[in-house]
Amino acid sequence: MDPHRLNATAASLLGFLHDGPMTGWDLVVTAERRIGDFWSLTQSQVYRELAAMAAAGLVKAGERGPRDRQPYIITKAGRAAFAEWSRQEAGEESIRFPLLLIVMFGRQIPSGRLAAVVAEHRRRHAERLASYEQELADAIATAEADGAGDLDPYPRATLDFGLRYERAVLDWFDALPKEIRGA
Amino acid sequence: MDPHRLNATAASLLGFLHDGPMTGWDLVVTAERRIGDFWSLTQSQVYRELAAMAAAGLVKAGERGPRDRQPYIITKAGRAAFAEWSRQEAGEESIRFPLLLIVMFGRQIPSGRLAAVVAEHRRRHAERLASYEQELADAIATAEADGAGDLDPYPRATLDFGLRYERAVLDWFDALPKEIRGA
DNA sequence: TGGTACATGTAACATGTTACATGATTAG
DNA sequence: CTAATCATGTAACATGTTACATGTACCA
Repeated sequence: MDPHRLNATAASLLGFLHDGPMTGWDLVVTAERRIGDFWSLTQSQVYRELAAMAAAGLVKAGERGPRDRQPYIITKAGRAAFAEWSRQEAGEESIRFPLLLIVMFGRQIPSGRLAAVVAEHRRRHAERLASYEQELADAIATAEADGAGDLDPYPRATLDFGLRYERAVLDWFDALPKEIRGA
Repeated sequence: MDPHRLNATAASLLGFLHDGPMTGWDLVVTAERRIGDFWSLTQSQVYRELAAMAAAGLVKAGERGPRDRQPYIITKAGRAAFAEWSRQEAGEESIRFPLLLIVMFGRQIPSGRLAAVVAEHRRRHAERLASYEQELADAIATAEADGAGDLDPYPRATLDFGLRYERAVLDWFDALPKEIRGA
């Protein structure tokens, strides 16, 4: 209908719906699990986008199930819109990293405070790296148990990004000068 | 006045205003140069935040200069608000990386298309890494010419982050399997 | 039978984006 | 003189966040 370009959030929902009908709730949970590390979205947005996409004919509501579950099914127009989105040049990533602001304005910040914030963030990143490593180990174990040869390369690639990113961030923390990390 | 927590964008403007009065225009240009790589903001936002902060007493308007330049001066309340912001736990970074969405939904995307998008993004990141390396070289050259010993550690640290990030991203591109990078 | 997870949605607001309107000053 | 850059701002809209309201089904 409208040649209205999809936003990445809506496109992701359509991406998931390629694998079969899902409810808003399913989509929230799935998105959090599968793309949450590099594309955040909230429950509110999911319902809003679904309503908008239903109005635009990109998805259609299926029959209500138990607990008033409302499944949505991707339509032909929805597949076309997704294909069109993937054809458009994907935009640059945007990183919004409040810690780097704190570091940049470090001269304005009491040095103990700066060091504490940095240490706290380093801890969180170490934790995140560990959880990615666990995730990879689990995926490998599952694939072996299933007798499947290799991991699905697509999620594997995004996980690999996360691993490399977190390792780079930790290396950065460890190379910070003492003005920033503390004595 | 209001114990209204500053957002990171407003806080950044106050951060810059610590070094002296600046106009909206100055702030747009300065922010783009100094924090643009990890915190984007637009000209519209800058004027909006300045107006809001002026109303809240965090900055005050100075006398208009040539070309109707309107400088803003940080107030005592503004410094307090900035300090308060830096005291609050800084939030997690958010990365929103459309390319990773494309990769995640790779199975839904024609493989030539996927490979082309990936190649284009790799090119951009290589370019960005080169520009960071140039920036570092320039900063070192300038510091030497000025007879200054070391670089300012704060912007140096943020630049270092950029360098490490871009190197990690390039390594990731180069490690992608052929399903994604193309044959 | 009571708490937890499931499930849908709305409302209000904050933030970010894009496009436009207007004009002054400067450099070539 | 004229094009580019400087400079301020508004309007409209898109997207993202937070809080709330309502109720269902499962399981211990």
